[in-house]
Amino acid sequence: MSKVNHDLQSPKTAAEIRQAYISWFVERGHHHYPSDSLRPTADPTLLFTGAGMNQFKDMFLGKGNLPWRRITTVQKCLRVPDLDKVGVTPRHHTFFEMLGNFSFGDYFKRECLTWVFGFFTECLGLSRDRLVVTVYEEDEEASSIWTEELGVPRDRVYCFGEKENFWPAEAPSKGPNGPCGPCSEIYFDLEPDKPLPSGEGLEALPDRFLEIGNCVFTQFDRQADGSLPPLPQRNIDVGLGFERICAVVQGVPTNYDTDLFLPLIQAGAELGGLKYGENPEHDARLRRISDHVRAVSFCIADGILPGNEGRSYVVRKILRRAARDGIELGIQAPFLSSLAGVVVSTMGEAWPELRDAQTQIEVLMEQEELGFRQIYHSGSERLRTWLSKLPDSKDIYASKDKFPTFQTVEVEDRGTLIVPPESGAIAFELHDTFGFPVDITRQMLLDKGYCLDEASFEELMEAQRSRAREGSNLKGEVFIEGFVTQIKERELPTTQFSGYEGCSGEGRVLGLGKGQEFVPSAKEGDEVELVVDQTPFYAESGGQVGDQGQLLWEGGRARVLDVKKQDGYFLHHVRIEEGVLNVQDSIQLLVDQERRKRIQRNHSATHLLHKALKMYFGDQISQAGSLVAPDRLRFDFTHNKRLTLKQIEEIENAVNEQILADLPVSPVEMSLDQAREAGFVALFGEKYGERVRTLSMGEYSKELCGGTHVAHTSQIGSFRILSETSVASGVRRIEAITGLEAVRAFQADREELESIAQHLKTGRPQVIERLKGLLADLKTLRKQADLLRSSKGGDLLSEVEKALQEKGGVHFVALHLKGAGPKELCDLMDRLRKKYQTFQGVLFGGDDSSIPIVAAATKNRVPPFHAGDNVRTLAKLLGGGGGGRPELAQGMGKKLENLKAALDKAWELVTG
RNA sequence: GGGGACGUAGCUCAGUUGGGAGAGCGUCGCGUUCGCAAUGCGAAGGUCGUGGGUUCAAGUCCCAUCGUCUCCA
Repeated sequence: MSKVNHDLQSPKTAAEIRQAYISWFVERGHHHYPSDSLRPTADPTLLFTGAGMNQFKDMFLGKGNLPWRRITTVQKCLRVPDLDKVGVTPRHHTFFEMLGNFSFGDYFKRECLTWVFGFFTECLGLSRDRLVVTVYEEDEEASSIWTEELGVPRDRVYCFGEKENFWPAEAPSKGPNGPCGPCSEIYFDLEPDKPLPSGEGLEALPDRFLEIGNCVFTQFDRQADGSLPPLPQRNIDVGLGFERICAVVQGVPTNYDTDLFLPLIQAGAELGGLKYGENPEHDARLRRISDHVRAVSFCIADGILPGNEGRSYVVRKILRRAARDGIELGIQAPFLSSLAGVVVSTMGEAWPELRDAQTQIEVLMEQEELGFRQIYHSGSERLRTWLSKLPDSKDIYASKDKFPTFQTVEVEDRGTLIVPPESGAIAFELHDTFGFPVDITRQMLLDKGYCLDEASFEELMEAQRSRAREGSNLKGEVFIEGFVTQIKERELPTTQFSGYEGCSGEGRVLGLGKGQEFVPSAKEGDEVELVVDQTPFYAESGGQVGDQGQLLWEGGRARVLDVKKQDGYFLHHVRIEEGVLNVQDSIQLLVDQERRKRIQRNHSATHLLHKALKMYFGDQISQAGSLVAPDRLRFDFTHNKRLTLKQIEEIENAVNEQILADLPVSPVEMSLDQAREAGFVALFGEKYGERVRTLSMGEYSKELCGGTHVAHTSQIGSFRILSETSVASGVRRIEAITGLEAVRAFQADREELESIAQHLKTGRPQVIERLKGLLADLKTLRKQADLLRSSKGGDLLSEVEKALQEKGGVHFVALHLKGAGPKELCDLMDRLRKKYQTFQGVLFGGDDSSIPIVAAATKNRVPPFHAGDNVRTLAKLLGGGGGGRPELAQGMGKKLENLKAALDKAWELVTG
């Protein structure tokens, strides 16, 4: 590859390029907007942020409320669909950075192309001779900007159809409906000495032409009939692949040879005692490791921790892949966390969240890697033992008739392989239950000359998938959805919330819904959804449950059972108790104040708890969900160990101290930027507009929160943790109570302790000592009982020996030993069998209520004697049951009056 | 959200159609040895996660619950 020309000033390192990009577009009137989290804030249905424009969807649709019309970003992105290609190809990644610049109804094609081209040629100093561009075949405008205004030669401007150069692809003919438009791509020519291809096919030469930029011109609004009327607001969405650009600027063959990856790869190689560039298979693994460590580091920094579900699961998968590459490279001990340190040191400057989370990243990575190594070892062990039980493959080849269940299959490069039956089931079990990757199973089978039964494995996987699908459907409150759609169609104003100020208010009924239907009125006994213009009722959100209360109007009243919020509408779920309620009626809304106060106590306490946990465990713990109800609060947070009792107490103390400190609780509204500046904690996965409500408790706790709170922390009264449990791997849940509830819980404890003391017949302070004594007594008594029994065993033995008879070398006995238990009888039998090498006998024991029966024989007497059968027949005589093995069996009888008959029968059996 | 597996001695685990709680390592004691390493003999240590149920009998079967792991969505 030939070198790129640089002037001395042009940026070279990844950090410089990133900075240069931002400056370039800021100088051209763009606002530098921060990257969205990898966990998409705007769209919870998305797994990860996978493109630069995701966070601006509303802006593109003209609904957004950001005050800028030109924005530039460096967006963190994660894509996981072709995980297999990562490391193998020069440019596939899971995590990557996307340089973006956007125009929302502001500048359009001319400025866009000029600036992007300028960035490449002027700012980065790329030679014009190495760039080619593509345009949509009907986009004359773009085409002429390239050739006439920017001076790109015609043979370097390629025209393609809607499949290649339209966004979304093929939108004009196939849809979807909505905003769309042509796009123009910029490619870098890696082999500039060759003649340019004519006509079609840049994509056909992926090794030569490297896409480094894509400019999307959103200008049409596709209709259902396929027509393309212009959009009122035209947008620009430009995305440049950062890693590729770095590779181009640095003149290296693959993205992995840039300063973004090389330090990681080299660190990995060093740990494995390898040299990068010597063995293609090792190199692929090293590249994959470098990619995956980056991805996982960024995920953890954004609060997406490795786990068992959703996004977390994806992170775990990525991490385990890297861990596995490490194992297969022969790296003996966990090493990923040390690579995470390299990620932080090379990228922490640009991404400070990495530095903040460094310890957490390292700790979690190490933990996960250790876990996977454990799985790897026990899994391969399990598989090896299974394999060792299979008949040898050579034997099967030699005589196929003997193994009719073993099929054979032709595999490329491998010849004929044997497919063991159940290999699919084993592979599935290893994967499903023990998390052992199928690929490894497949490989291990291959190494032994077997082939995995792919069909049956896939069948089992599919069954698992469809089970999961069935389970997860049939949820969600569809009826509310339908109602809300109707409200929106009527273009009703959204609900104003007045509940921060007080618990009562006036309002006008705007809509009533029954099931899916929008209804004009509701009468006594009806349960309906109700929308008003303004309400003091809090709607469930941020974990705080909805308010309950009463509605009053001329000639009627209703009970509010719950309130939910959707798209700005507060949906009061009410039951009409009297009269008729019509749309447009004026009503009085009264929140149940007592209930609200209890909720507020719990909500404020939740904030204190959150802060106390952070103070205690450090900033790496983060909220993973919460519930604030009147009777309790629940707080989920990221932590991977059970809390000790001492820790729980210290956290309780911390919260109670802040309650006693009587901190003022003050909500203030401000812009999101101001709030971030002032150090308010935003929660992952919560949606915030530009204006946010901040809530501070003195200087102690600062959070963004839309909920309702006490005015002073002292109003919480007291705080007490009820339980600490786990909800998922790495997530702990604390349940707690406040106010009088907490006091009541203390009282309940006191009662319980009092009752324990009474049962132990001692005073409360002595309960522990008393209990210890009792347990010790119990232990010694048990031991004495054992001793007694074995010494009594000696006496019993001689008693039995008196009754013992012998005939033809066989010793036999049948006897009733009053008071003996089953355990003693068994012991006796053991001694008898040891002492007399040829023996068979039956012993009865017991008291008045039950008669244990034990029959036994030495092995050499088993046929004809069968202890199990004999016990069964004897137990039946005594109205009980029993059974066991041929040498030893036990049973239980009840009918004491039949004992004589049973003994006779026993003699008969024993001598028989 | 839906599946699967596991929970037995301090640790790692075995426990076969329900029928007398086991192994290895570790601990302690004694011995061989000047001492160490090594090794021989012996011992202690278990509410079989917890709570119900079925049964004459449950570590084993059923239900619930707690904890841990894992897969799918």
